[in-house]
Amino acid sequence: MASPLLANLNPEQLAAVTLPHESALILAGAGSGKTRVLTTRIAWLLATGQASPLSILAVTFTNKAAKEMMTRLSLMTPIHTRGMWIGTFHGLCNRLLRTHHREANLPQLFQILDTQDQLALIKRMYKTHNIDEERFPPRQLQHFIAGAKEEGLRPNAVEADDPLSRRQVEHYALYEAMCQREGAVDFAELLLRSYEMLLGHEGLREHYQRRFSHILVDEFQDTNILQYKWLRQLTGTHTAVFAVGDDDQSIYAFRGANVANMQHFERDFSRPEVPVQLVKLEQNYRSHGHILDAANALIKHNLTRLGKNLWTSEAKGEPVRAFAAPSDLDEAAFVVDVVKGLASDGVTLSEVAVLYRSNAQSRVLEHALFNAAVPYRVYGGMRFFERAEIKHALAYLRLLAAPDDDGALLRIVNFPPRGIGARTLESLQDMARATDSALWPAACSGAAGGKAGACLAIFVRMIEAMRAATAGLPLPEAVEHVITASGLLAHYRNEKDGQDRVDNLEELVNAADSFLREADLPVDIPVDVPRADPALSETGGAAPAAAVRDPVSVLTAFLSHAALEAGDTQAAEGRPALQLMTVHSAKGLEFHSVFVTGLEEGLFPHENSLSEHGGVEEERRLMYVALTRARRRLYLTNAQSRMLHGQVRYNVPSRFITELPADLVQWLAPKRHRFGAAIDVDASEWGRSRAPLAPRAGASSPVRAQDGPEWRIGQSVRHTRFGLGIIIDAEGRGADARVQVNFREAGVKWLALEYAKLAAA
DNA sequence: AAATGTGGAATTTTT
DNA sequence: TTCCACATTT
Repeated sequence: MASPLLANLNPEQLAAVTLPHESALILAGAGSGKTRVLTTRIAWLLATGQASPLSILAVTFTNKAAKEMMTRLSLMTPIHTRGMWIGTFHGLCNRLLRTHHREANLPQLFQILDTQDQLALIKRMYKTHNIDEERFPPRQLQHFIAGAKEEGLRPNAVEADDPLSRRQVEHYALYEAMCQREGAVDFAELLLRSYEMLLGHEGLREHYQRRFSHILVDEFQDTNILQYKWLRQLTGTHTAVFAVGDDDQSIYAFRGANVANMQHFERDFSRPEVPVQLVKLEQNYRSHGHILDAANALIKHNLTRLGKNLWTSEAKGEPVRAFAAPSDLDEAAFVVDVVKGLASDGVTLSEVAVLYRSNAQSRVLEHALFNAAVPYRVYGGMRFFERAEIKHALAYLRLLAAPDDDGALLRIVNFPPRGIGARTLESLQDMARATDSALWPAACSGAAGGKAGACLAIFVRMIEAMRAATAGLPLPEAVEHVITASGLLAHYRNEKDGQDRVDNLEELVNAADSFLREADLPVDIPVDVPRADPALSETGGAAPAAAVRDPVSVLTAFLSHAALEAGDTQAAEGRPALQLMTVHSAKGLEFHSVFVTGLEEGLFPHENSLSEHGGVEEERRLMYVALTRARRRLYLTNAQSRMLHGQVRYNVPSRFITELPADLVQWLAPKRHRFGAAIDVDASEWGRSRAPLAPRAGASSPVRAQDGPEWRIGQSVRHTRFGLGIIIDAEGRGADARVQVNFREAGVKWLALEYAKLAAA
């Protein structure tokens, strides 16, 4: 059909979009129009009448990706995107479990534990069971549980050969029991529960298999074993799974992502006579040629690949530029200078990104940018719904919605402080244990005497007053009431640095308001229930509206929303700002210019990765992701010395620089004048140079000539003829002692300490 | 119950 | 170095 939908697609994209009703694996390279193909595929299925909105399920990893898909889709098709299941794995599982909570053996108003809540629950469990936090660090158990669940394993299925694992499995079982008792579901449990529910309920499974004739998966290389099994459960005999991914961008193995899913896909999703189709998208629409050449050359060093080579019809463009800074401070100064140059060339700051391997590296960069008055934005850190004050407010709301929520009660029973100390809590917990009840009923019983009992009674009265006052109130007003009546607002107003927290609490009211307005897409509200099973009779059109009107459902939906979508790190500010982030968080983004900093052995590739299975290859993929973020300009920097954990470390340049073809890389030499003094510096002032020599790793012990002063690698020195430089290597002792100095002007030289007149600089 | 001190760890992250 | 969690003090 002559649809504008398909206009401007290249042959491979077109092939992918218009594939017949069969499962397919789309190998989509960086910048190859992956999201476009995914959304166009859906629009095409709808436009050609091959699918109705109800028969489409599209799943992503992040809310951002789901939203983008939704937005782009509604621009492409006149058909209402409502009724389509587009969301994150967790969001869709939440929807399934709310709808079929009985089959899943969950209360309808089950609460979702985020990572913090989960850890708190584990600690609480340790207390009640007298488990030693020293011997079994709570975080370790958390990791253990998440790992097991991500492989689809319940405690009885986990293999435990050593005593430690056996204990962990026991703790895992205790944890499960506690979650079940409290109606709490952690992130991995959302997946596992809905997987098991589909597995155990044939009618339900068949219903959804019949319903979803098309399942589309984004970032398939990031799926874990459980997500893969989940997809298989939903795949019936006439379900076509359209999986889009790039094995070269698989950088999340550490959180369970299993690239092997891509290899197994063909085997597991082929049907007799209906093999899985494979389409490669290799044309890149993002980067200039040199950048792409560098990325291709780098990733060729990986041996375990499905095989793919990006190409572009764009010009070769500028060379990749590299700069070896003497120190992390100099590296930051370089970035500042070049960024200023780019800005004066008219590049918007928000189109420039500075990437690093680990968050700790942002500090030095931020410092330099701050002093140079370059506006910047750092990604990562605390998200809105993770902040303590927000969690406190939500805990009050949780307690209103579910009085038996011990976690919520413990969080706020004495916050703001109201005289309920550890002793009071101890007796409260004893009372609860004695009557086998939750903490709230125990507190209500008034059994505690004395001052403790009085304080508890005041707390109980306050919560009950709150519950009465908020009953029937619209969500935003209920939130407003709670933050005031709880004393949270007053508490933070009295705190000297509390203004931000007050602002956040007020923002929570807005968040509730926009949630109400935007949640017309009934994400958490039961909409469709299979007709097949009489126990799950179709609720019809009236039920969702009723569900929406039920304040407890709305509140639960809001709380789920808070857990599943933690919100932004910080509000986007008005003026354009330089983007600072880890390479991981840059995945999926693109910029005019990109700096990849800290390219040093030990940092990138990270030293911890060297001992991990396939660790270096994953680091290399990470570098590949970093390189392919750049459209026009790419700068690679390393520092010969760097302050790390309070100690100066001397690192050799990353192998990832060396692995790039030398003719693609232009090395820049330090500028010929003082750092930071120039105002309007042009990037071109950084001259060419040959590849710098690197200091030998680990050779940092001091050297000295006979009776002379002591010198160290990394030290700045001045020579009467050669000027300023940095000691990058040393050998010999006494009369034979020599140091290698990288001079700013004169290049790298070996000097005998006996004769050279070196002075500290 | 708040305030101050101390020890230990310090990739990467979404849900 | 710096941040955090936890312990001790006041």
